[in-house]
Amino acid sequence: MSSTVAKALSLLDYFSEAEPEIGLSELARRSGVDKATVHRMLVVMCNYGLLEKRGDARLYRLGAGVLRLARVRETAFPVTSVFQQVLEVLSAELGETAHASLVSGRALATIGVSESNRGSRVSLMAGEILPMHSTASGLVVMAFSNGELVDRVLSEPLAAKTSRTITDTSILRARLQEVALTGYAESDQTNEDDVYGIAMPVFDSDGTTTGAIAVATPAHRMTNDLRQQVIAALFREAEKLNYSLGGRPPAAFRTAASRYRPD
Amino acid sequence: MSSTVAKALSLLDYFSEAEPEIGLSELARRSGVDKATVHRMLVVMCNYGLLEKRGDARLYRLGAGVLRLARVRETAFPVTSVFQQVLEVLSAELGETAHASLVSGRALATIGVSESNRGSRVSLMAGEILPMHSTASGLVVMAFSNGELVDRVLSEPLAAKTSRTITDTSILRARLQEVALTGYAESDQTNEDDVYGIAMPVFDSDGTTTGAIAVATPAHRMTNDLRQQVIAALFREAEKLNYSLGGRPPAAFRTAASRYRPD
DNA sequence: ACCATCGGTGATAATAATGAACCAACAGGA
DNA sequence: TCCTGTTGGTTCATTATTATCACCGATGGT
Repeated sequence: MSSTVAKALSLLDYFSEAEPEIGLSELARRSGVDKATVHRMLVVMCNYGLLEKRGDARLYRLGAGVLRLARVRETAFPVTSVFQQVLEVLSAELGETAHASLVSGRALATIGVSESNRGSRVSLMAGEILPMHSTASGLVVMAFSNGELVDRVLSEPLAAKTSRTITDTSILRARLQEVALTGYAESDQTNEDDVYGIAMPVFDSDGTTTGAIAVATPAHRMTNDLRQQVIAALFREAEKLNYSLGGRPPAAFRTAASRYRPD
Repeated sequence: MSSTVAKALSLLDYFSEAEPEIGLSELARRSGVDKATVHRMLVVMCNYGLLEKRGDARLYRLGAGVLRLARVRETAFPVTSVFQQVLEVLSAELGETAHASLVSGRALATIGVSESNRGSRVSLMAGEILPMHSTASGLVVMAFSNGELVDRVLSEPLAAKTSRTITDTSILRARLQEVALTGYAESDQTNEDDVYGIAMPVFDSDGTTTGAIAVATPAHRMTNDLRQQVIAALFREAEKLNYSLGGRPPAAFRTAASRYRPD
């Protein structure tokens, strides 16, 4: 945790769509690391293209290296385009915002968003980091992961993102049991006020949970009819995703899916 | 150079389209770093999502974090899609492979490729790292950069990629002078045998050189007619790129361009 | 002119990285 | 079966790297 590379890499997470350029002092203040230390790390990361400083201003931003790395990964294991298609189908059919995230360390990395075209809709930023414990996607990913990931997540204090966030580990473990039985997870304003999310897991070829697709609606709009509609659509699209990505859902999920919609 | 974060980040560059998954020992062998050290760094980078190990095998690969970071950068500063359009215009018009690279540390990161549809063509891998001293793109980027970048590149020994690669720093500095006058750079098999490249710089809003677009042909096919055709197309597309990306070419490049095609 | 803050630097004290040896597991071959 | 050479991963004493504080010049607002 206190390794230097960890500190250096954690700096990357402060760059977001909302704040794509940050200065040295600001970065030092947020990370709680000394200015001189941050500076040394920034220089190194600039040398490797992960960051770059705009010649003009003295601000740092994500560099061309991340574009290159993403391209390498995407050409070797193409996923984002496949996810994006599914998301657009979901948002078009349901009229609500759909998004996809992949397991990235001990959190989720949002790699795709398709917003609904309604005036009132859930809007989330591309590239956002989602916590595991307070989102439907996180719950469903943990529920179908080996205990190792769950332990890692629960070993740290769970931030109360809203007044409804589950911060008690034993209660959360019970929730995970339920989720594992149903095959999907729901989040009623546990990550953000007025946002209701429903998520379904996506798997790798060896049964590992790689991420999740989810539909998010304004909380007041989530009726039971819409719930059923969303869940059915998610089951259908998750199966398509697993098929086209070569994912093999584990037995636990298959039985949950068959329980929901018996053939 | 011997900082730990530098060593950790350098591990990322061993992952390529051709070899997207690498094991611990292999990575240690190539980087020349001790196995234990590499392992610690890999674990940290997995925790931050830059890497991930496939649950099945015990191989490491680029993680979902790089997809997220690329998305953050791309939504804040969209460039790849703009470049890609230009590349497709170039390859369609000229019938040869076009590619774009951005300055990434002390090298170039290829962020876009559009191959020609001819049977014989130059084929390069997306996400490839191009050296500064042996490619046309590198030459033109250095020629229009402040001396700082050039010094950094020339401070290290210049690898002889082919028998024609310029490895002498003073000769190369002279070449940069020439390139700065013409506004474009040519590379006759200095990076790869049988590949002839012509490159043109792309600039930032403050006149900094951000990267280059280039056309690569089999060396034997490069006639003087084709040369002129390529250069004219590159001048035109580079101007379009600078316009749509808000780039402001420095005076040196503007005079070079006007010298080539006086109004 | 002033004060605050910016990005950046350097020397010393303290921490974290290093690397050889070691382990268990697996694969292939004799 | 036994041997051998891999693999991924771990341990721990030594040591070299890193963090820290104070400082600097520049910038910008009052």
